[in-house]
Amino acid sequence: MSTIKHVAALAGVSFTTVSHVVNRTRPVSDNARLRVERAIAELGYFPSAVARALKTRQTRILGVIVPNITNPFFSELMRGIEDVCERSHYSVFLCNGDDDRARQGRSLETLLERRVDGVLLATPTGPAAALAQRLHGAHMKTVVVDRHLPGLDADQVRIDHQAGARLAVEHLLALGHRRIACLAGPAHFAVSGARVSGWRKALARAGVKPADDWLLEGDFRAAAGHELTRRLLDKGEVTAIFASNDLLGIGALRAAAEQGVSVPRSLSIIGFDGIEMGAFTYPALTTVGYPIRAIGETAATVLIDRIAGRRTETCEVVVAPEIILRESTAKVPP
Amino acid sequence: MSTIKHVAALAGVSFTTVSHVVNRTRPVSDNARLRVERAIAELGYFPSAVARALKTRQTRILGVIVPNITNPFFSELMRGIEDVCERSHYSVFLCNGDDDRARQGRSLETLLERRVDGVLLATPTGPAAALAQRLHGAHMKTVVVDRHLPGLDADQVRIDHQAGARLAVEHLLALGHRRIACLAGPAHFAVSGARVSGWRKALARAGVKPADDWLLEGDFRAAAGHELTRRLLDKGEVTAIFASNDLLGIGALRAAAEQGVSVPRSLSIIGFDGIEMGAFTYPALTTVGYPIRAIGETAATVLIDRIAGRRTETCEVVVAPEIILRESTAKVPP
DNA sequence: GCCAGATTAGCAAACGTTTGCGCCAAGCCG
DNA sequence: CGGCTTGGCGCAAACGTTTGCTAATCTGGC
Repeated sequence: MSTIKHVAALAGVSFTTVSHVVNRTRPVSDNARLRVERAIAELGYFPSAVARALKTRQTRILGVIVPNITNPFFSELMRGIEDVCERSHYSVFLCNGDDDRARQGRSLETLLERRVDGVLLATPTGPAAALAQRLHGAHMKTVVVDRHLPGLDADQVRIDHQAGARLAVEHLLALGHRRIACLAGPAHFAVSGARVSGWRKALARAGVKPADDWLLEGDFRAAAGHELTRRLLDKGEVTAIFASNDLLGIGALRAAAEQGVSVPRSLSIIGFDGIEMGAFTYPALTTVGYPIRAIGETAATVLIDRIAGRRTETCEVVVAPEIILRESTAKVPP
Repeated sequence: MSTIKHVAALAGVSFTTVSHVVNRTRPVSDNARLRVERAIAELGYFPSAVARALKTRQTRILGVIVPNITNPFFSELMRGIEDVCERSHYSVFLCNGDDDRARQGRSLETLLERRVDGVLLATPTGPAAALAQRLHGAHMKTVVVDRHLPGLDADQVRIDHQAGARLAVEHLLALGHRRIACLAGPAHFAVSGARVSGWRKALARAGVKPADDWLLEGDFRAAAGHELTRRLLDKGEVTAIFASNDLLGIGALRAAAEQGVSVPRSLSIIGFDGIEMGAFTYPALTTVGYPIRAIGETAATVLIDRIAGRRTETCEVVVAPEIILRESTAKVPP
């Protein structure tokens, strides 16, 4: 692998000059520039980002910690992040934290060792607050994504889960439903709680008191939606289901179909997230959606701006979700 | 951010000694070790991976180029890759190549500049061969994932797309189907071709000559499966569909449902990939599946072994897919 | 009490860049 | 013609590590 010195030797100039033509950082005579450029081409020289990083004390790398890239939410988020990084000449380290305290800790240490310029923390589960504190302690620029960490002095970008859930339930209420179940995510996810409490609030405001067994908890996967809905339909009390993410909703759709319950005629189902797949189930899943990729883009932009010092006070972006009307909800059966 | 010298000063030893206790690379007296460890803890010192990389000439970073992390195939693959990297103390740069020649080229240059130790090239589209050549030219350790690049002197890990497609079509043939359509992926994807040719071969072997309009081309997304199947059903010639990925299959399922065509009673549909969602459509999608995450793990392992010099001759791993029997296929209607 | 060998640890030169400082030649003005 | 500016470029010191070489001290055997 050739270095700046090889280029300098071949071009017959000092390596200072090579550096300056590479970075356009001070004027160089046409003659010298030309010789340098020729030498670079001939040797296939690429400046070493690691040496550069050592000298300039910035790596132009962002670290991203997500629980699991396999989850469409996070891969979409990641896509948004990577897009703006690519445009801004940043690279990204991907770390799957896996809802595992130890693994998240290791990821964080790796990112610290590697001297990334900033971290996007998108882990909605338990230890997030502790991670954020450690990052803060290490003076690492951080933006917290899709998680509300109140006491923390860091930029945050997230959606308003509670408002979204309220929106969903209000949609069902407007259709005349009263007995509305809620399929919740794992209790240790912060967003689960917010969505459940949106459901609760909307019901309360409408004067509906939910029975205890209208609230069922699973993980955020289709299998859970399927299993929970099966149990729910056996009792046959409710006329509508608020699934607190689309995968749960799709599982619910399947359970209803299996049991011959017609959606939306005798059961309405609404999801949350707005993943693409929801448009291709039959019936297509009505849901509460928000622009995940755009959130990733915003988060990355905020972080990069902060790194560049273009941003002084901490910011808090909250994006509002909206109803995506499809086929799985209808007026309550008479 | 504190450096090895700060630690040395605080511990009252030379920074050589600090380096040796950090790396356990030569014996250090208990006394000195203790003082160093205390100093490290007190300062919150993390050795700089960038300085280390500069000195040792290896970064312990792998670059991964995929077209689009949003595609469940690639996020699953990425997950496998990241898992083994984490275990082996490697970090990964994620690059979305986006089926865009220019962007892939930029990604590659970035990876070269950053002096990654190796590259996993998982871009199934056109310029892959050119990229692979450039990597080879730069003496970069490379493994090509899910793509057959014949003339190339690089490790390759992939599935046997053609055999999988044959398997799918043979399954349909065994159920008595003869008029079997194929929903193909984009022509410029190498894997599309392989799958189509598996379909063709299986039919030929059974003595079936496909009509021209049994082969429909789209992209690999649900919307295409939906649209293509709608057109297909309007003509009403075929009794079965081989969808060359699961998203196409799910789109097909939806189109059939919309038009009141009962699956599998009057139409059989089989997919390809084995994504989880296929189990939750109604009917659930029979498909040809393979262990994507394991492929990612294998590819990363091969690359890391090669970097470590534990591997001399180039290897070619081909994994065989198998039928995942669900509900969307049945005997041909009489 | 002395020397050989072992143990412990420091010095300094890399690694490949960026960048402040300063030198030289040429051009300009009076 | 001399002094001053200015354009063009090189020198060398960092940046934070790893590591070969070497020096100092200790231990034990005679």
